Amino acid sequence: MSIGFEKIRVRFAPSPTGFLHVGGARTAIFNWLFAHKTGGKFLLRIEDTDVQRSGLDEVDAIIQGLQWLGLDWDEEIIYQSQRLQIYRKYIDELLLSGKAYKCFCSKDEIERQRQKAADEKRDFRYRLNRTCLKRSNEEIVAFEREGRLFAVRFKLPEGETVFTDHVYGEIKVDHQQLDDFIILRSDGYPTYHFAVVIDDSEMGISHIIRGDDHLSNTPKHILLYEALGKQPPVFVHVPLILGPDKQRLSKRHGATAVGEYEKAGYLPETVCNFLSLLGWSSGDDREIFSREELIREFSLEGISKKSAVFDEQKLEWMNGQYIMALSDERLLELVQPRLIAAGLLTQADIEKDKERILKILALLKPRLKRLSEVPEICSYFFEKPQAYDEKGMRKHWRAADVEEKLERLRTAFGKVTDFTTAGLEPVLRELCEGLDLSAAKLIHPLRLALTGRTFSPGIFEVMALLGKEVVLERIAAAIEFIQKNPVEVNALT
RNA sequence: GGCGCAUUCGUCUAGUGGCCUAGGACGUCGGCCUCUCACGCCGGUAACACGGGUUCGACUCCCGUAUGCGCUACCA
Repeated sequence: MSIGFEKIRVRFAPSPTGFLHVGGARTAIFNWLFAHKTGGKFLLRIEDTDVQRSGLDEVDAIIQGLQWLGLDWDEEIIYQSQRLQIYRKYIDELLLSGKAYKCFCSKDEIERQRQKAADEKRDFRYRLNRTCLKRSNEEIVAFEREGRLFAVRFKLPEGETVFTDHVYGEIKVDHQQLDDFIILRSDGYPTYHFAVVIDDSEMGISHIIRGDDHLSNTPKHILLYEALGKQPPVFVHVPLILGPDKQRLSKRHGATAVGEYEKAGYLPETVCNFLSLLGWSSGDDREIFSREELIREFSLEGISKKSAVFDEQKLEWMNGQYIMALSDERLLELVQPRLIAAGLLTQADIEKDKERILKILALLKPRLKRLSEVPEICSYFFEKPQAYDEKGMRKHWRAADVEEKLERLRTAFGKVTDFTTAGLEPVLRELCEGLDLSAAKLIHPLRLALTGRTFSPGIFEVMALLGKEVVLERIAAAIEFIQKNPVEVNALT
């Protein structure tokens, strides 16, 4: 812990790009966990100094993502766009002390010089000429009188900056690598490097936990802290999240927004758990961590230096684990909107038929990876099969005596009064014995008739939940289908 | 290009000089369970980037090379 901060205060500071990126979410989780672990505060700050790219909707999307993940923040949300006067105050301070200076060079002019340098294979550094630092007072006053726009540059001191990152250890950077970077743009907005330092300082941030793409920027920030006579916080850079091709995770890798994972049927607990394990490890062999366990186990020491590839297969597995742990009631709550949207059920159906639906979900649970699979995987419980699986027909309905077998099943089931798993199974088994057939020989054709598919939960469970009437009906419908489409069935060899 | 950082199974990782014949998880492969699909269980496959040091002894420490990523903007 650093000297000078008695309270732990961390923040998540996204720029509003329209959605919460999984990388950002992971950073937010680490911050949140650290705050909860240490009894500190977790603050939220919106970095909306790029007016072109920022808007209220974009902010909403990020807030929604955080809420979905259950990452609540303390205190009011800070918007950088509302703090312009504060930045101005500090800019003036640096201007006055000569640690920064106004730059009247136009963007175009700078770009031209940068291009020229590139052509000559030189590095462009504004500080090599410091054109505007050399201007006379008269010149500057004249520029200002004619209303010429200016940016403010930080006057980079000579030497080197050495600091200790909590994850990466000692980092040393020679100021030769740096430039008189701009801290206030000509539109009056501060740049990221300036705003971040002012805000973290004003907000009393004790630990900056952020992506390691900022590791190289940190010397600039430290220089700014020093110029302002402020105490720098502890820096904790966390490795980036990569796509399967080891490139920085981006849209072309598929889903990168947490909202997309919500849509795809992942649970927030899964996403939190999974993301926590990307770039951090508790040191033991566990994979599944409840939120409380995560808080208990989390430590900055467990953060890795190596960037991690986002492995969606493991995410899926983990989500399956979480779904299995859900109560039937909870699963129904979660899945209800999807069932309704798919047109399988109405709100009223669900209320009326709740007991049965809960039993159906219980059967589905160990088979689920994502909530979005539910409507598709259980549709036959609520409507008759739309079609029969072709491969299934070829395999199970081709025998010449299929119709007869189905007919026998129908007759036998018709006599069953105890239409439960326990009541049905012996009936089918006895029929098999009488026919000298393995149970599978009847079960597969039957499953196809009842569900239209070659796979389902245990057939007796399915029958019990379908109910006698529906079972008899569907067997009859299958027989009729086979009779009407003998060619089709037989031609499919 | 310059600078910074990283480098253990395909992937996430454990490992902080001898406990490593390198452990776990996902995936994959094989098997069991079984009416199918899952679940579950059992087992297999698979890694210390490379080259030099240091040391009695290196996955662990140092140097170099390679590769990857990041920064190098009036984006954040």
